[in-house]
Amino acid sequence: MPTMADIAKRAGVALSTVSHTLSGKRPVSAQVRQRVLQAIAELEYEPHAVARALATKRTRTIALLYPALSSSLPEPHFEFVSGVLEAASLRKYGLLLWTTPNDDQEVLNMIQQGFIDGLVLMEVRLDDPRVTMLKKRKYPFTMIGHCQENTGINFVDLDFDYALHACVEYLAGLGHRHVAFINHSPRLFEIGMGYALRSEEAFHHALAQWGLQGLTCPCESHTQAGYDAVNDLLTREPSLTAIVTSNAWVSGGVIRAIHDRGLKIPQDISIVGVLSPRVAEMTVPTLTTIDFPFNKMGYMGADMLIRQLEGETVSTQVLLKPPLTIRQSSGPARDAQLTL
Amino acid sequence: MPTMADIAKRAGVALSTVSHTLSGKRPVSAQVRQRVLQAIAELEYEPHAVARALATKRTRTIALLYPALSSSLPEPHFEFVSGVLEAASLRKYGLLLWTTPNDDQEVLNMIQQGFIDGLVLMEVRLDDPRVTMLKKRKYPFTMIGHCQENTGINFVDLDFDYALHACVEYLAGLGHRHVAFINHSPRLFEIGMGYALRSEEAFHHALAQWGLQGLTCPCESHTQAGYDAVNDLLTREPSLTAIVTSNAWVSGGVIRAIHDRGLKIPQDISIVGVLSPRVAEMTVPTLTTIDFPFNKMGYMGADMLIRQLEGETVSTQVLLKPPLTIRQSSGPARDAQLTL
DNA sequence: GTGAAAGCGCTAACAA
DNA sequence: TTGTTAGCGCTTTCAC
Repeated sequence: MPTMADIAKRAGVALSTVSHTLSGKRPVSAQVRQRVLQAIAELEYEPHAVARALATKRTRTIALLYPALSSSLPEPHFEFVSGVLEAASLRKYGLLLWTTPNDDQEVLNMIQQGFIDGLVLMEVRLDDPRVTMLKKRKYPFTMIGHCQENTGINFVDLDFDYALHACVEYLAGLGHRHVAFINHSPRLFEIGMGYALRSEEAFHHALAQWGLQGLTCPCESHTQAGYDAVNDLLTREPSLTAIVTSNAWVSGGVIRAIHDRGLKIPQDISIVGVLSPRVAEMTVPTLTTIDFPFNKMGYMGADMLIRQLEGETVSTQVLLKPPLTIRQSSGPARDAQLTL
Repeated sequence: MPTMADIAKRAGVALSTVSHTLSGKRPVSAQVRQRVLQAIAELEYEPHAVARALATKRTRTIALLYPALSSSLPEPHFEFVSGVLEAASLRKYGLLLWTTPNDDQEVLNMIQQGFIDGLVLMEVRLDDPRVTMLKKRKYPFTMIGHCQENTGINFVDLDFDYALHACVEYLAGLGHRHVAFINHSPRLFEIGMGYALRSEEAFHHALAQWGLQGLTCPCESHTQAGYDAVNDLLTREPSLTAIVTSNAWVSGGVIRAIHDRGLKIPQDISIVGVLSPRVAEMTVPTLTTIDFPFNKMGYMGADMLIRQLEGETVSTQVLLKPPLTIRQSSGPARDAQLTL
């Protein structure tokens, strides 16, 4: 692999001249530029990014701190990644994917010292140790999600309060009186995962506001758990006519359980989700959802970070309120006539 | 941020001693080691990975060359990524996600010169320009998928020949005589994407071998396209009793189309897929599939690469033959009695 | 067992 | 407009 010195020698110029024709940070005569460019072409020279990074202290690489791939937590939402990747690529940044193996953040975080310019966090807890540490070290980062305390931190999140209210309002409008919410796994509550807790609270608020009866249950992230949850809910509350969920992995099980009990969707039970449209379109029937803008959130998270790194001192805290898309899984409550 | 020099000064030793107590590449007396370690702790020193990389020519980072996120190609399989990430993390490698924007591989590939030790390719074409280039430059890489010509390249792939044969054999055994195959988007055929072409060919082979009637159609990767494909197929061949697909994004549409025509799954039409079990479990009914081992393939691809980088001169070309898992979407052909 | 010093390939003063 | 040179923070010879 040729180095800059090789180019300089071949073009008969100083090393710094090569550097400057490449960076354009100082004028170079057409003649010299020509010779340098030719030497570069002939030797198929490519600048060594690591050496450049050492000299400039910038790598043009950001990392997405991807949650542990352990079995104790549900597989997080991959759809964020494509958004992050898109934003990074567009601005010519590299994207490093990281995992936090054992909650031993300190270690892993700094193990790549100098390799990345900033960090995008996802699966953020209300009180997130990573955030505490990053703030302390003044390390540049943004979040997909948000904490309890967010002063000075740029983030993008779904407005779960809005989302659950929208779902409940919609169902109330259809005459539903008894609605259930299938939330995420208990483990997520234990560790204070923002979206799980906020959804739960918002659902209860919304119920109260619309004067509905409701019940909730946590649920592991796989179809069988969704299946079991439905059976559990219908046993606890036989007059249930609607189910809300924000857990993508369980939706298949929910539909199947309803079928297996001889009930029809949406005639007997309506389903409304806070889910990716992609998942919503995959099931039969398709699901009415607040369209979870994974890709957009990933994109914004990364874009905000890069702006931050490039010196734009933007301060942005975004709560997205995507629309409710009505599909096949929802309709008037079966007992709507009676209760009106 | 403290550097090694700071540690050396504080511990009252030479810089090289600090380096060696860290790397263990030369004996250090207990006393000195103690002092160094203490200084490191006190200053919260973390080695600077970029500097180390420049000195050692190794970054302990690999990249996954993720296909373009353009709209002209279907969104590739994210599930590979988690497998790759798992393998990398386990061996303490970083994972960089890359995109190839405009087929202008040369550019992007070398733009990060020195930042990564090796590459994992996915969405491999039978005659892939990236492979040509990497071979020429003797750049370390492995593939998830494989080309026409693979001498000297380590790869892992699904055995599509086996997979399609297994599907057809299974259906033949259930008395199906007329079976269709919904493949990937036409664009993938145009560019010679391995799995699309191999599946197509294998399906035809299998039909011939079992003496079945069949037809195939390419299909864009979204549910509506799947819906349309089914209607198209059933118009072309009304006596169809089974559909095979390897396109995860269309499965929802396939099921819905069958429903909407007043047909029952599996009584009237059986569906068999070459899909991720995760997708197969999500639909109602659940789908009988050759369980596509995305995660495993990602893991193996990365693991092979890392072994290669660490000097193990393994030569591995793996074709996986995962089992057929029978779920709810398949059963005896409706006209089985007649044809037997 | 430890220290001194020469790189790794680049950027960016500082000179000319 | 161009050349010279001192770092960036580490690893690794080569001496002692």
